[in-house]
Amino acid sequence: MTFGEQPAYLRVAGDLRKKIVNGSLPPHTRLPSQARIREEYGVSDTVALEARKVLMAEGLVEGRSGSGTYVRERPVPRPIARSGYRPAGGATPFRQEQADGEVRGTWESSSEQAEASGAVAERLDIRAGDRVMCTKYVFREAGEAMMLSTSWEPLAVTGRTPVMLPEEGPLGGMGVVERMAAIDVVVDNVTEEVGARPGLAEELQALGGVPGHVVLVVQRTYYASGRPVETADVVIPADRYRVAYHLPVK
Amino acid sequence: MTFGEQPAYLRVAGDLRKKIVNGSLPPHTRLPSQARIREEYGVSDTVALEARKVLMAEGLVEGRSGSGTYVRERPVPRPIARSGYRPAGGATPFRQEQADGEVRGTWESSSEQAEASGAVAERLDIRAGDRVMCTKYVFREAGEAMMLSTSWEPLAVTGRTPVMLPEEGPLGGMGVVERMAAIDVVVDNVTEEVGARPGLAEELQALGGVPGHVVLVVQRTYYASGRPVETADVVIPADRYRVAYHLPVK
DNA sequence: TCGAATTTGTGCGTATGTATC
DNA sequence: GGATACATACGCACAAATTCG
Repeated sequence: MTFGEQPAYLRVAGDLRKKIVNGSLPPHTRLPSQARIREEYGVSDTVALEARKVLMAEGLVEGRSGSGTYVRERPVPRPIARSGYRPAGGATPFRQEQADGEVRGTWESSSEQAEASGAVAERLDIRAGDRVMCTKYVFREAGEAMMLSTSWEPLAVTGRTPVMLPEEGPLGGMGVVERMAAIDVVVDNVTEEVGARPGLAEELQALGGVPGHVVLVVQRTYYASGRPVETADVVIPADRYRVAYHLPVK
Repeated sequence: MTFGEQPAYLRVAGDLRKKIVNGSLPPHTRLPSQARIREEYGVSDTVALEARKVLMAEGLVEGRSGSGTYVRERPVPRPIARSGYRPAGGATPFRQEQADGEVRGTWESSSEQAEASGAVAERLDIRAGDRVMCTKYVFREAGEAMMLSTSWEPLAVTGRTPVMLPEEGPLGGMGVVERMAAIDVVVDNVTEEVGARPGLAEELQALGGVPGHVVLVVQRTYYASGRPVETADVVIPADRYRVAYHLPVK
């Protein structure tokens, strides 16, 4: 069926895309079902399916099983404030947000001991294989996952103290800075390195995204007197959020 | 074939991904052909194809028609320091880097007057259509483009002053802070919002990337006494660089 | 230089499971 | 319950690019 131009599924996807961006198919409307696409464009089931997949990978539409394929709202990515640490009310990234009065969030977490991998060991300035407490978080906003985080703390710092488990005890969920303060470790510095890459299927499934979507990855490390005491990888869907810093000059 | 767990194509993709990240399938090696995947995992052609597509969308592998599917090289992205402003020696992002003794860079630029678009006007807190000086930069490291930047300055601030053109006159190329200081505008704050998206074909051509690569976009705005005096979009290839911040806590 | 084999990319038809309406 | 629609899966076919003898 081709005579020198682009594949059929790209042609169909392109036509539907045009209707979406020019407003002829506004957000929340259903686009033609696979069967109707097949008829309207005179293509096979596979082509119709593949065309829908292209638009889904671009984040323009979202398939709801049993219901239809719907045009997504294209949110302007919202900034997530990360300008250092704010003492008021706690210190997880979420608590920062809540202090801004902009986000109402919840989170789940699970911790387990592990041995530091080479990369983590380097970031924590310990030896690979040293014991660390590894905690995985899922942060939700209005019930929707918006951020994944994996943190590592050297057990050489927190081991055999009340704050060994980040989310348990009286200081559970209070954030790194307070928890460390409780064991007389004064956190005074933090570095954040922001990168980006295509999200892994596993991550995007948790974040409600689609394979191929871009995620921001923040590698954050807290320091006390020059020694790293916690490091974390924060994974954020880039189509919905930006990472915002506010810095003084000079 | 399913009995309650994840789809077959994700299982296959997951297994191949594991072999890639743990080094059992190092960069530049070919992964099993579709036919071999079909045999080895006991799945159909469709599943093998779909699994390869997942890995391609994740940027882990790249398909070469007629040849095979190859594991991509994943360079460790290097940090670009952006921790506020450092007075020593100048103030373009590059000069910051040079102060660190890590990068030797050159840059080109071209300026022209323009009318502020709605988005730029909002960032500069002016009216859409107001005159601005728009300057485009290409930063190179060792001759290779590593960063694109487009900056906007309200002519209401710099117009009819010696620093109207960022890269000319005695303060040419000296950076926003010094140039503004020369006309008694004291820059005291900066916000940076880091986002990410697939690079545009035009950008990736300038940066020497391939279509589909991810770029980081930093929206930076300088403020003087609460008034925006410059804003810029900085585009950075995410496979080669990260954006690094260093912040005090408390 | 030629040609055969391999491999990816695209496309078709169909079947089944499952969620939604 | 029945109809609709998406998601996954199987098997097949062919074109274009590449590889290799």
